[in-house]
Amino acid sequence: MDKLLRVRFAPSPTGYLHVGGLRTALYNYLFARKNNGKFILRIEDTDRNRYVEGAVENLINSLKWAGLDYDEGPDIGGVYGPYMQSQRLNIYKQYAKELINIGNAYYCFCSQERLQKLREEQEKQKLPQVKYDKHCLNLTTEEIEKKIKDKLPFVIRLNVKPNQKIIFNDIIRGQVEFDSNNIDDQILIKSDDYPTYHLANVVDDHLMKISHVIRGEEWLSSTPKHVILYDAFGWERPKFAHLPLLLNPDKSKLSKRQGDVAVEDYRDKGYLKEALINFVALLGWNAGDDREFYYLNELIEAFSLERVNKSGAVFDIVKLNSLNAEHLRRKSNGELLQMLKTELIKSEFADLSFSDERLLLIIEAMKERVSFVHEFISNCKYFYKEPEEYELKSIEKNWKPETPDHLRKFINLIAQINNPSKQDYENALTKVAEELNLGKGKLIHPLRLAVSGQSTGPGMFDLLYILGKEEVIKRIEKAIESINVK
RNA sequence: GGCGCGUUCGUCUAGUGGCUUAGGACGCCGCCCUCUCAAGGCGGAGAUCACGGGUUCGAAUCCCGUACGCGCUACCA
Repeated sequence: MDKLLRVRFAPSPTGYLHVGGLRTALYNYLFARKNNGKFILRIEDTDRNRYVEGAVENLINSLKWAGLDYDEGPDIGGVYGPYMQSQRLNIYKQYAKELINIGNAYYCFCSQERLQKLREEQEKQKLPQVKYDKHCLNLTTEEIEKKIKDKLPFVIRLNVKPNQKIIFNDIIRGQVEFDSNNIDDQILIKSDDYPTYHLANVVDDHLMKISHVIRGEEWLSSTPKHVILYDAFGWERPKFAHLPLLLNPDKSKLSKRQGDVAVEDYRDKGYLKEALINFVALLGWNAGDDREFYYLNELIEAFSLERVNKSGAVFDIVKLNSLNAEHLRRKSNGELLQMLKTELIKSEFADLSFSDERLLLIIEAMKERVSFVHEFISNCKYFYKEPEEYELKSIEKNWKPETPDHLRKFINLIAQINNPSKQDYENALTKVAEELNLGKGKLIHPLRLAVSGQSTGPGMFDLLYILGKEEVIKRIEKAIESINVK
């Protein structure tokens, strides 16, 4: 009899979805889908100082863009809602009071100043750890009632019992052990009545029947606090899985300073969601074989928490790029066409119109030469407008005094053909080459330069065919004129 | 400082005591293909498995220690 497996992604709305968050969400999602469980989105907005307008919408959009659909969440509801912690304040208060009644929490009226001083003193004494001195634990009921009546600000603290071993099992790290003497009497309810992460998280995970807590490694050190809470309430502890961190190239925790960190940044730069998902999935997990190319549904099939690594992984943009190129190459031309069209609207060629037929030819010609959809434009502008300048190096190397004559011969031949095919272009060029007793390459290079302004690109005859006879002739003539002038 | 977690090619990783002269991928280099650039194919360089001790006939794999890195140490999450 399996209990229903339920996991959650619980970000705090700080503005955008971090790629590390994306991976956490992904692993939760994969684990749920693989095991017929439920995947829940819960917003942990308990810090009023960090509230950012529109952050929740943004988070949801990024998740949706990535294709990680959830079964319950703030925008779609669910039986365990609400899914915004700021809407559950009374629940936390109620549970905090219960904790006080059973002796596992207490009111604390200490001022920020006293706490500050306490900390400084402990540091000066070089005490091994800095923590609250349980000063307010000694307050009598009468004293507490009076202070509350006098409207003194207070917090509610967890009462950590000394000399206890707190042991829990982590799916990824195995058994982890803490000494309760090293654990501070964590604040559970702040003086503004909002709960801290620790209380809200545990209460909600229990109430929402979360079976597995899959989250970043930064939470490992606070897990004993959570375990104390579960035990104090008499609740069954969920299974824990702490994921390795995503790192900057210098191995520090992935941060904004050293590159893009928001999912939307990658989306805006033209990364395919398939590639980002694929890449991020492999940062800390693999199936145990050599496979590296996956679509989301294949990831679901292959995923298991047991195969998640323990150590942090550097986010290597170069590998992401290559994965992006590969995902791009495997897309159908039809899909690519739609993407190219929306890209075109954003480009300098927005005012021009191109037939699907022509765009499809460009896609076919460039597909194996690009890593991003926008490169169907930026890497080959010559498909959209005639070249304005010609690569200098190629001129020096390929443009000889006799080149104009050679190219004119070519023009003369193709001018006579109606709607020349690729083969027609090739035949014409072969003929000119034979007449001149030259290798084809000797003609192709200057031809490419004349027609595209560049020295690299798709196959010569594909290029000519896509441009069309009139355009080809026009461009050759222009090239002859402008290059000779120099 | 304390506590916790980690440590295999530059990077992501395979490897769970003998199959390993440590495999793959990205990147890099070379060759092939070829009108160029890609893509593709083939090959190469690149890891004394952080270090030092054990255990064992045998260790990247198990144990201990050290070093280093990272995380946490808030009325932030």
